[in-house]
Amino acid sequence: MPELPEVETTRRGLHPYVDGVRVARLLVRERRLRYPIPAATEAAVAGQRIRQLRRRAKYLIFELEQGALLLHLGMSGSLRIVPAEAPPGPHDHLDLCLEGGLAVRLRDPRRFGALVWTAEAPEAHPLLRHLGPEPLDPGFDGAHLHRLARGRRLAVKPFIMDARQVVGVGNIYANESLHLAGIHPGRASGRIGLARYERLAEAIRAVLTDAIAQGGTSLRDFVQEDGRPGYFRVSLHVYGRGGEPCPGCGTQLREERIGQRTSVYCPRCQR
DNA sequence: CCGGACGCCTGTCGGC
DNA sequence: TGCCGACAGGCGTCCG
Repeated sequence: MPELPEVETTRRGLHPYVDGVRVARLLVRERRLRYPIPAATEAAVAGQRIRQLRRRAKYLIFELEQGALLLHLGMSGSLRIVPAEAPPGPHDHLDLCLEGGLAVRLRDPRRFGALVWTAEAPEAHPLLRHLGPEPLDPGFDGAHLHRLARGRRLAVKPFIMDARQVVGVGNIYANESLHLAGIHPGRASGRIGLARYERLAEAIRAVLTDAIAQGGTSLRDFVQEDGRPGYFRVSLHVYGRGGEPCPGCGTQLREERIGQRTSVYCPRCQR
């Protein structure tokens, strides 16, 4: 499911329940997620206090006294706070049971999500080590994108969705950002000037900030971390709107596969 | 290094 | 109505 705004929304909803709280135990019902969960994981986390819940890219990081748990929601994962004794539903693959009787419960029908315990500093873990800057941090700007794109023929849309350039831009917000910046998703990333990259970086920031402010876009299987289904569909201007008029100029939005992902854009506004 | 393709899973939706 | 293929918010890996 989730792109950065959904993960950040989840973190914000969850952290009051977990920061400073001790893990009673980890209950794994299904080990076959993106990476099979080693049997040693339960023992590694049991009894440890959670220092704080952080986010890096689309990973949630439960910082423990010893090491950390990295949790990724994949395409269909969601977290909820539940009473530990509440009977699990389908695809409720694991509970991080907390002292006091609550549990963080992961539901993930497609099992593309991941739970990884690491003894080392989280940022040094292979999954996080090569990640680019956070789009909402000061280290991210148009000059950064422009520099990394130099000489490359890769289309700009898959370029900004590559976490080595900038993290947290998934398919939905890549489409939205490019529309806002007036850039054609299929344009070669190396053939875009600095000024337009400044505009794109600003668009990415604006789109993500807006989505976080609205509590994360809710599509099919996004469930708010407190268990309420998120109905409210955030204002998406192009994603899922192929054939509809462009909100800027009225031209029919075009839908096309670029880099193996569905892309929607306005052939008039985006060049 | 680069770019493209593939696979991991289940659920849903549209077309026949 | 039922079946079947296409597709879905991600991302690590492999191949040329």
